[in-house]
Amino acid sequence: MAQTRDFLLKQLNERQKAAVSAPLGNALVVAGAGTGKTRVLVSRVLWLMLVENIEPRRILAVTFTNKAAGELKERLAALVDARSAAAIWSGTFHSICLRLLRSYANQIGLKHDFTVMGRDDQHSLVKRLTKEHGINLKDRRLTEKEVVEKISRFKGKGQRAAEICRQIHSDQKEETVATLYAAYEEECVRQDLLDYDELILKTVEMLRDHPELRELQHSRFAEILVDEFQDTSTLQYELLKLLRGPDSHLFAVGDDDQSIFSWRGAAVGNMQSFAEDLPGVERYQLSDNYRSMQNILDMANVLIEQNHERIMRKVLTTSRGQGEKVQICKFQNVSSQARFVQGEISRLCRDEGCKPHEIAVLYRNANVSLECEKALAAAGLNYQVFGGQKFFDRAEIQDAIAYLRILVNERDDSALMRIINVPSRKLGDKSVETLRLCARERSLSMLQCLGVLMQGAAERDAGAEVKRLAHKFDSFYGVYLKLRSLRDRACSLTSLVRDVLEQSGLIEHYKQLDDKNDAYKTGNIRHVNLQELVNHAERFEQENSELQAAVSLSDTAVDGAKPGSNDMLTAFLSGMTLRSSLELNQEGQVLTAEDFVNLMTIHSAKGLEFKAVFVVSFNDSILPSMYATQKLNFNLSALDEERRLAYVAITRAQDRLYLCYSERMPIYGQWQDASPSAFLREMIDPYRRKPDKDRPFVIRLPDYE
DNA sequence: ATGTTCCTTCTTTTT
DNA sequence: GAAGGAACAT
Repeated sequence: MAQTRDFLLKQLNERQKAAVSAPLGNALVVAGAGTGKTRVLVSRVLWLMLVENIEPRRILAVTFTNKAAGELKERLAALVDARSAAAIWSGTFHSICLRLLRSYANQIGLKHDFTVMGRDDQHSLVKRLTKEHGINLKDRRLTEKEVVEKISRFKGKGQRAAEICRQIHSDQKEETVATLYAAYEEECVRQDLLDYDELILKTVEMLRDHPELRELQHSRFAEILVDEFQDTSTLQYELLKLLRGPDSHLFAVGDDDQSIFSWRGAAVGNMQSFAEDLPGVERYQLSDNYRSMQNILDMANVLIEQNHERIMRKVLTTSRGQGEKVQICKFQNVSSQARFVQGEISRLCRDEGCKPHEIAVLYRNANVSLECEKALAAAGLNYQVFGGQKFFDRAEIQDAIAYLRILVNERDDSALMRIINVPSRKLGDKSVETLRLCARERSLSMLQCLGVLMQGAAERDAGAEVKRLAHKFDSFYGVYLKLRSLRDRACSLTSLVRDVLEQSGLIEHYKQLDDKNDAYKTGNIRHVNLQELVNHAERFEQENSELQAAVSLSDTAVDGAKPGSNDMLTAFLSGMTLRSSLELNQEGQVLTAEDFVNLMTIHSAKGLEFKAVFVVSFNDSILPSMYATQKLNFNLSALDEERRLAYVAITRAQDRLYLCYSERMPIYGQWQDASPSAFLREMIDPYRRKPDKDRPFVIRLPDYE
């Protein structure tokens, strides 16, 4: 025991040791960027298992992405046996809630084959409801997106539509949102659809209202660890408190300076509440940085110092040395910026022994990546893009998913409406609307109603009206029946997905579109993307059969879930909706170990590190965003968050950091003058009077222009 | 029902 | 400068 103990602590510094070997109890670890947060987390899990003798299946680790959960397990598997590593409950809030909800669905009046809906579905649902209620959003100065966001905010605070409706006071805008929220909620229940926030909210309500289920979790989870605690929402925090029993503990790791998701409901205040809400919270703070050279940290420290709402001030230091100076580079336009980035990357790889995958180009908005992509492609450098539009968000993939969804959940009207006329079956809004109303009258789903209709039309005494309507849907219903029998006969997920794509006519449909739009030139060939989906299914199936074997051995206590072939499809569908943008690049391929330069948004670079980092388009109205600058009069917190975002970008760099901005950029398709980010000035100003050699940066005018 | 053309309106960031 | 909507033609 003393040996394992020493082994675990050997490679840690004093502060890390203290956190890892903390006595069982509630703990808050404030860990600055690059201070070995992941190492502490992994070591703590090992500590719990090996020193405190806690069964792996009684440990719950909540991570920010599924990828992080995977890495955690991977690192553990290398140090303990694979079975133990697999037994640990780890995943995002969403995936953990999904797992709990599927287990207890029938006990809380939820169909066990409910569908998880993504952003796309939320939008089209709101759009449809708006029309149905005869609401003109423009009149009320609202957008669809705003409505979706507001609903999400309400749910993120645990507020149901009924509560919101009660609260409104004659504000037209609020009233509209409340009406739509109520309709949205109703429709989701009808169709057994759960959006992202609903996964959390339902779980919270479940644990709150069902003491027996809550106590079951209390006895199951002895230790709960949370990564990126600063980015938890009030509701997620609520969930953690419900999951924690009187004898179990919460070990939260976070950094208030890296909170960059408040727009999606994250409440940094949770870090402060933590010590007040839970008994006997011990605090640990890490500020010894192992990632970056001191020059990089100096820039980061100076920048974050400007924030108004810091909770736990820390100054990052390293013993790695000063390192290269940070380069601040000015360009005439975005294409010369891109050419510089490309040229410098080539140079780093050629002369400095850098590997492409150790280099990242980071930006505030996904659309900025385009110029860089072009330049890298022209130079023949391999790169992969993360963030921005995800593979699974593409129209063709969503169509495919919709076909699969109606096979899992026949009440899923949203999915049905998406594909009932794709490929074209001569069904327009009118026929579909007739069907929808007909279904509503009989309180059936559209698909169920269609079944009844077809049966009715086949009878001898069927009316002409019924026959005519049924005839319109003949073609679709035939396809549906065929797909359904495929589902029942399918021997594997992969073959089912392949057959559904083929038999639905989707592949053929997109092949024709690709031909027509000369898609082969742009490289975005949609029927090929559909093929890629089949590959996904195959990988998913492989991974899951391994996983199932491992879990069924070690996690016998999980609550009577009966795996079947349909469950595989259900899991595949939810998995795709909950997949993080980091796990797949934009082509839908899994992260490769091959040598690709990484292009990503700063948000998706969270938690990662690279030898060399280029922050591009570090301009005013980009970073900080125009949105945040405009809000400046009302609150400084929007600007603070932008500053944290810049801070996160800077602290990704280990050895080299380039901060690039352009003097002209295209806005609304027109070239306009652009100024450097105010944050650049904030970092430069404190060094105004210092001689060059004492500055952590150089201002450079690359000779590319 | 579907395809065309011309119009407006936007732009964060993601599980 | 793209994407989605309205208006019109087929």
